[in-house]
Amino acid sequence: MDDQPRLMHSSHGVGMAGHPGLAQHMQDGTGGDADGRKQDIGDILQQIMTITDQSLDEAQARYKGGGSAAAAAAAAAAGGAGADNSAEHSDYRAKLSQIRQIYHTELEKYEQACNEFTTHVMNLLREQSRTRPISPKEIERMVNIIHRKFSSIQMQLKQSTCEAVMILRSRFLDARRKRRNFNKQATEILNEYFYSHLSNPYPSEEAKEELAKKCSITVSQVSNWFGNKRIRYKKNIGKFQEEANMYAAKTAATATSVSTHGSQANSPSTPNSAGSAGSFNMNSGDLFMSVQSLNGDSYQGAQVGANVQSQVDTLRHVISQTGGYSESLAASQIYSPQGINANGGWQDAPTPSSVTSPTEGPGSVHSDTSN
DNA sequence: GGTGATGATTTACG
DNA sequence: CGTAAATCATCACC
Repeated sequence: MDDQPRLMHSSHGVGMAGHPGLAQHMQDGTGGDADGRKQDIGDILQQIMTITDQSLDEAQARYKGGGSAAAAAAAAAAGGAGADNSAEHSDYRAKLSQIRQIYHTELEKYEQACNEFTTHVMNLLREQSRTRPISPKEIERMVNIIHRKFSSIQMQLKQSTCEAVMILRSRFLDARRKRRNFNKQATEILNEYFYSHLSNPYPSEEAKEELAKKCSITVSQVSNWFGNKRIRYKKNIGKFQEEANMYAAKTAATATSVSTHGSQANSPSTPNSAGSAGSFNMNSGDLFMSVQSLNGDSYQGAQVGANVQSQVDTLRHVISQTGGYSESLAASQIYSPQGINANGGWQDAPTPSSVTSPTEGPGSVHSDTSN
């Protein structure tokens, strides 16, 4: 019930207070303007603001699924990977160019109006010069005044446009305001990395960049993701078991498929997750828990542990058989929760970047068989 | 509309 | 500076 520090999203109207007495500016020189519509810079502002406002709603509506056809089309046009990112981007750019167009149109109009008005005044002066002597200096002065008025108006317009653009930008850039989930593929990649580095889920800067590139997200988003993931995983390991198993199995499957070595019939070779993970899970769902227990917690079922150990060993075996592939999959170790110590908190890595390594030979897998 | 999942931000620590 | 932890704000699903 305390007051909370509330500061961030408060601002909506960044400045924009705007257009003070423009109408006056316009009028005081003219009296009877030829154009009739030009004194409404406020109108334009309104228009611009409307656009920026719309952009928010549209952006939201866009992802509600309703009119996703357009979004999908845009995404498709943008091409596969960075699809949603660039869809958003194109939307942003559309708004931007819309604003710019309005600005240019209006600017042009004002210029034209300025010219027209100037000639108009000149004509008037010329007429008056019949009845009254009018010095050229006076004419010049008049013209100057007019030009100054118009240019100040144009400045105003410019400023308003700038503000509008800034608002637009801040809205589109404030990711928290319109957070969107990463796409399936990105999540998959991240999870894969996370679970295959579960003993030390701290990607180096390079790894982050790589992941970011693969997932079409930024490095800081990768950092955020890992931060969230670590904390949430640690907080409730049980909840993530299924997922962990799944990705472990998937990694294993990938490994086996890479090996093209079909001799072992008993490994969960169905590549595509669900089925294999399901059956595997059923057999060892809480068995993994036991393995976990072995490492840190109250350990309750030795035989079960042994049982699962054999399973794991099989997997490890299969994997280590395929030990040649070093590329992007790197050292894909099987799901091994032992990095986490009882207090919570991963045993940190000595140096964040030099960690790449449990490339132990097929024999020396860190088997925790404490017996 | 309620609710859990999830990405982002803030705060605090070493 | 990079993280952990708490928290916020939005999404996605019912």
